[in-house]
Amino acid sequence: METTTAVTQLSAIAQEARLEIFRLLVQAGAEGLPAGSIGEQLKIPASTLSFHLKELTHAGLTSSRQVSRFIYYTANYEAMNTLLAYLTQNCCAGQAVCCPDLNCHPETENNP
Amino acid sequence: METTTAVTQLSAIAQEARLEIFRLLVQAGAEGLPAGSIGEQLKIPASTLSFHLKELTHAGLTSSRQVSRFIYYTANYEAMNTLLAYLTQNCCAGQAVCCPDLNCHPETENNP
DNA sequence: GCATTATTTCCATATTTATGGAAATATAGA
DNA sequence: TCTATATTTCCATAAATATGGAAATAATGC
Repeated sequence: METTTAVTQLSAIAQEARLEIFRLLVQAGAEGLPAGSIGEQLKIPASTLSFHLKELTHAGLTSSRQVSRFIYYTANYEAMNTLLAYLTQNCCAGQAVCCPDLNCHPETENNP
Repeated sequence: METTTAVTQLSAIAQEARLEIFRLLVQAGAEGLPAGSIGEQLKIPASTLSFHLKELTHAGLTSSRQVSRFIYYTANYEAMNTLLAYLTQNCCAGQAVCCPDLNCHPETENNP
C-alpha cells in the first residue's frame, strides 16, 4: 500500500463527522444506508453530509449505489482492513506491545 | 477510548511528513532519535519539524526526553496499539473480512 | 408534463493546518 | 563568559478543509 493512499484514508477518518459516518456504515453492514438516513441519525445538513461522503468515497473507504431515488452508502471493509494492516506493519513493526489483543470480534465478548 | 482522542491521533498521522516521522521513530525503537537526526533524514526544516513533532506529541503518539543538548523523540507504541484496537473494534465491528491477517510480526515472515 | 423527494453542486465564508525564515531559548564545553 | 550547537517559538503567508443555504440535478409516481 502506498503511503499516499494511507494518508488519504487516514485523513478521511480523521474527522469527527466522517468517523461517525463510517462507524454507522460499519454497523449497518453490507446493505448500507441511504444518505438521508445518515444525515438524519447524525444530524448533519445535506450539503455538509454530501461533502463528507465524497471525501470517504474518494478515499475508497465507502461505496455507493443507487436504489430508486435513494443512494445507499456502504463501508468498504477490505479498504479498512488494508489500512489497518499497513499501520500494523509500518507503524508497529513487530513491536509486540503494539499488536497482541486487537480484539477483532467483540460481539462474542458478552456471551458467558 | 474517546472518539475525540481517536480523531486527534488519526489527524496526527494523516499527514505525509508526520506519518514518515512516526514510521522512522517506530524503526528507531525504544531509544528513539534526536530531532535533528529526524530532520536530516527526512529533509525537513527545523521549525517545520518542530511543529510536526508537537502535533504528534500532543496527540500522545510520541514522547520526548532531553539528553544533553539533544531532545530524543520516541514512538509511543501503546498509544498506537490502543488506536488500532479502537479502529478494529469500532470500524470493523466483527466483520471477519476486516480482521484476519493483520500480519503483526512481519520479521518472522522470511524465516523458512 | 408536473409535483415530490433525494441528493448533489455551487458558492461564500470561516477555520484550521502547513511552511519556513528569523529570532529566542537552552545546553554544554573551552 | 563567550561561542557553538540543538531545538523551539514567533510570525507572516499560503493552502487546505469544513460549513450550510440556495439552486441545480436526478428519479419516481400521478
